[in-house]
Amino acid sequence: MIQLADDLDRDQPTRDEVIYERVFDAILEQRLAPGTRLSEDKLGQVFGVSRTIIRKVLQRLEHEGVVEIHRNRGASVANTTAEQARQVLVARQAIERAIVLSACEHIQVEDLQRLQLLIQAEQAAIQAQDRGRALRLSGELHLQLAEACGNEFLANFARMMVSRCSLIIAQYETHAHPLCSTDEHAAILKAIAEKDSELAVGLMHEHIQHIEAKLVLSEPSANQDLAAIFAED
Amino acid sequence: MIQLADDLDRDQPTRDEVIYERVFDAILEQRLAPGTRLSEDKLGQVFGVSRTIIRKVLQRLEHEGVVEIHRNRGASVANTTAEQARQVLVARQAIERAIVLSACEHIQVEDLQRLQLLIQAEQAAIQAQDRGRALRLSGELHLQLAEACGNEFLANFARMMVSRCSLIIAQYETHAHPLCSTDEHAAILKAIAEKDSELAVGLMHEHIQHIEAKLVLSEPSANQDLAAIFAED
DNA sequence: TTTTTAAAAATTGTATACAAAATTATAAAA
DNA sequence: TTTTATAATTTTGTATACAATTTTTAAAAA
Repeated sequence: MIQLADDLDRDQPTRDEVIYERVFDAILEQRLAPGTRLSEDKLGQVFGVSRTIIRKVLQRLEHEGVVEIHRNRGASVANTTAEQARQVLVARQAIERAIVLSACEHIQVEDLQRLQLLIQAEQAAIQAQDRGRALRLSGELHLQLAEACGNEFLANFARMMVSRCSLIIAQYETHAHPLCSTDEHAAILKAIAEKDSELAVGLMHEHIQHIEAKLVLSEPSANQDLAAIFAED
Repeated sequence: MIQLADDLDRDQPTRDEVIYERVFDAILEQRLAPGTRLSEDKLGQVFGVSRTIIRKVLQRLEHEGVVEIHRNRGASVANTTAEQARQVLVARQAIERAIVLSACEHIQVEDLQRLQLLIQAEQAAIQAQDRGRALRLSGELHLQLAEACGNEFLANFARMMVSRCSLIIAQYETHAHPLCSTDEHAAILKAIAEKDSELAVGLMHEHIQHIEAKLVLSEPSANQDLAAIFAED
């Protein structure tokens, strides 16, 4: 009997992996808004599995930071505070810097070509005014850049940061802003291709700063003074 | 009725949290060597709980990177390859840099005092030739520095990096080396206290490099040529 | 002996039953 | 009406039973 599996688990995805992806996507695409309760029973019925599998999925999502679990009170889509959002962006700056430095050393030509195609797809989404798709592709670009630099730990951190940032953008970005320009992505990629690490790091830093600048990082109104809000009545 | 719990889960630790800590400690203190199988049934019997709780603990440990789970084949203590070890150290450099920068901005006087006490405890462990305790305290120092800079995401990454590095040191450090000097820790803390971020970052970078220098990052003999090993027979 | 095949045992994967806790609804007292 | 207390409902936490898979063992064939 030939042992195909060997050491890798490269079989078809398991049910919990599929469900994880679907819930993850729903959260990042804002079909599940921050704060939404995620009942084990209901999710189990939706996906036709028992609570056992749902609990596994929710625990993983909690670890990735997109879901909050409170003891005996169940799970809900993470509701990031403004202070947490600032912290996430500091952490993301650190991770993206490391990724750019590593990419300048290790990126392959095929990776660069693949990333170029992603930028084109992002551009197309922007021209089609498809904000959701553009945001998703932007995240995918950062993620694939992380994976291309061949450091599974940096890539893992990048995944956590990108998903968390998507949630934050969903929660704090005012819709008055125009869609992200792909020029910045292209410039970063060009600098990496030319192995100009200093330039690439600087461009990436500015890029993340631009993302931050579009956010309105004040605490949501729930914590504000109710008396002041209803003063006009 | 007064609602004490409010929004925080600051009750006593749950059973799975206690078990998580105990297994985590056992791995970091090398009482469970890399590669050791972690049977759900046996662990459940050891701690007097059902497999349900053990599975939850193992999944969390997998997320933190100290345990590997292979589908239908169960969990074992993570066996880091030399290449992975190099990647971890690159990622850790990035995280520690961000922590030092953040600490220079946000650290409080009380935090500095607490960290000083930890350095003294580490020094005592070194003089007592208690290598395990010294290693543990060194990790704790890095962790508490991360927590003191008030960024929960950086602190979370730091926890993952410190635990993973402990595993790597257990696996790859030759015992010929003298125990870590606490001078480096003290110097870093001094630079942070004086808010000299450039110096602090540089010292931290060197510190991690020194840790790396003590490792023998060649692939373990299992992957080597058996014929060559037994050539003398 | 070595390899192949088949059966047995052990281990993990999942659903479910029941316990524990929290939430909601209802009724009694202020 | 508002508050408090109690009961009913819902939801999560855990153990367990059974299914699916892997590993081990034993036997048969090369």
